[in-house]
Amino acid sequence: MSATIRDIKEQTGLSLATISKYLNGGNVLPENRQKIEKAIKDLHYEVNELARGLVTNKTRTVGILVYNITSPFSGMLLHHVGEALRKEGYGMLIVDSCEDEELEAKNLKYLVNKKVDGIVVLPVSSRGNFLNPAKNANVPIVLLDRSLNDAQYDCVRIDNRKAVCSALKEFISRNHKKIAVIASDTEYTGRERFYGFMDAMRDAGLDVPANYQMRGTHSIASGYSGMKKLLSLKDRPTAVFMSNYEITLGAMLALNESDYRSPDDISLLGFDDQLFFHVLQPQVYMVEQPLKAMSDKAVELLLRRMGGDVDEDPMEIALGTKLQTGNSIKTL
Amino acid sequence: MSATIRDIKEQTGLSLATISKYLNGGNVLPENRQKIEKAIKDLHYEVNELARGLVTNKTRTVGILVYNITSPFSGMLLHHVGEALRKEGYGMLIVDSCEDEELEAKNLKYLVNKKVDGIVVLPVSSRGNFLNPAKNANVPIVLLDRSLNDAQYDCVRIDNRKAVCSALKEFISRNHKKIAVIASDTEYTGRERFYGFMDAMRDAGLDVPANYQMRGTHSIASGYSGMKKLLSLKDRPTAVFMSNYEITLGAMLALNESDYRSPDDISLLGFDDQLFFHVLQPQVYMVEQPLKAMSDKAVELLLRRMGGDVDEDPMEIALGTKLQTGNSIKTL
DNA sequence: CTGTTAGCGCTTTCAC
DNA sequence: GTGAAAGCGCTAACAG
Repeated sequence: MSATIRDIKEQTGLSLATISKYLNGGNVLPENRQKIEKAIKDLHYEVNELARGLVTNKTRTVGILVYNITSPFSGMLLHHVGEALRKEGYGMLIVDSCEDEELEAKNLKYLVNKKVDGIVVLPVSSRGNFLNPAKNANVPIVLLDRSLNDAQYDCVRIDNRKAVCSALKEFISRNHKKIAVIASDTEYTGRERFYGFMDAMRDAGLDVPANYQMRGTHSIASGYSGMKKLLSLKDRPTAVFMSNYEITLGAMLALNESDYRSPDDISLLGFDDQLFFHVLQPQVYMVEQPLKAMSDKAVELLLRRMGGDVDEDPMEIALGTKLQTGNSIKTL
Repeated sequence: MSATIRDIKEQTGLSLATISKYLNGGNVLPENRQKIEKAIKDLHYEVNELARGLVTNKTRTVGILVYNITSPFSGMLLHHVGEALRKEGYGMLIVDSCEDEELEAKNLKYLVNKKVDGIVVLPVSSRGNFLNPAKNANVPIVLLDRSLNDAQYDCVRIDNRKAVCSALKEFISRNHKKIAVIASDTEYTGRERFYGFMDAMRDAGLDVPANYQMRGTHSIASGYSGMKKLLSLKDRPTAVFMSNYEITLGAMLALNESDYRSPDDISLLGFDDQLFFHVLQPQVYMVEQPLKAMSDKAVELLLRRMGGDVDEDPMEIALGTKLQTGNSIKTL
């Protein structure tokens, strides 16, 4: 159906090698160059990347395994990763794990079988065994945003514990003692932020009763039900820390449906600033991640591995965060 | 590096043909089947989809060309499209046009060169010439969400004009006369919704002064500056229609920064309900699109074309919308 | 600079 | 049910 390099050979009378050389930026006599370019136009020729990849064993494509493509947070990361890759001449093949570990494992194999040159993983799973097919095939991997319990790959993320710890100072310095947390228990960042929260509270000499510890999934539903439960306690907390975008959103939803208002009735601290939170009243204090820096760094690391720098040990890079101030915290 | 079918041949003593047959689900003696399966395990064999695609001329992969991967609206569509494709055994290769027509054209070629079996397009451009490389290569295309001025491809979207028209009744029936619009002028849905707005106003006998017509890009910035300008008019509108997610978000941002409040000072009607808008006070009336139905239909159409149903003329399918009611509209 | 040749890993006739 | 052989479209020596 489509034209091949052979059709160009017919029309120009040149050899396959010459045409291939032209396609790959080699030097060709001006006269022949013209002939080839004309033929390409005439025949609507486009390179068959399958054939090219088969022989070169390179596809100039990086696979992206993302836990959930509907998350605005991951959408921003994908965008920045895509830009960084494009600058280096790489395309990206995105596959959506739909928060499902089985699908994630299947998708990883798919990427390997498609012969991507490297893979950026925003994992669903907490353990790395699902990545073995890539490892066996020597496809470099970099983890982004979330690390693994048995990490043996490069990873770029924020310093979650430190971020939470310094953000909580906003509560503590304003004399809050009864501070609750809503966090995900099913993935890396949720757990890290929860541990960071508990550590900070212990350091401050504050107790966190079990019913102030809301642990669920990385979802709007979890934030919603978590906040609902907290608001229904006889001994309500005066402040709540919400550990990611979806949870913050769900918690705000629940608060909004209640008769309580922030900061009068309850003080709030959220995670993953997205422009839209600025629309809310009150403006919620938010931990903001350096999305572009994370993406750039991840791509840089991956390309280095793809370039053959394979001896160096896996490194874990933890970037710092900023705190967006607001008016969602009352001084007690 | 990776094992090939040849390595399996070595280990099992069988021929390439038999192994290939096994891989493709053909009948093989139980004894041989066992040998092959053992070898696959031992060698960590994974099919090379490049080689397979080269000979079969099929990749079981559908390309997705999306105008902006950071848009939560498109994220939802991608998710549903992905699920529908997966059910049919197809993977998807997503590429991000970053709202850039040039990049879009480049990405389309990339998909064609990668030999995807079909393409779902959420276009940036308004004209279809950038799709010619796919057409020349006989790669079926279906447009989703946005149509093209010179549409010659199947398209699944909502009935934008009708949606706007019926939503505006909420304003009109409450006696609003001074109604403004903020819409994108750079892509299909923005224009359609704008035209729908103007038609509905004309039908209602209402005038729309030029300074009530805010037309910009599909962006938060446009919504923001549009609303800012409207609020600064001496003769302020009593109601504003916001034509998509990003614009609604930006407009709410501007309103929030002002001293005006909805619905007391201004009534609002938005587009593209995303859960988060429920967090807002007031709850904005929202036109809601049937994202899953749109995605399913688009995939169905595409697969039919991929199956060879190529004679039928391109069809334009316009689905209906729902209106999420709220409390952002005051009766005058 | 150009042409010839071999072969990437797989599927697919066609005999057997 | 299995095997031998050809070939998908391209690149990469190597020779000229």
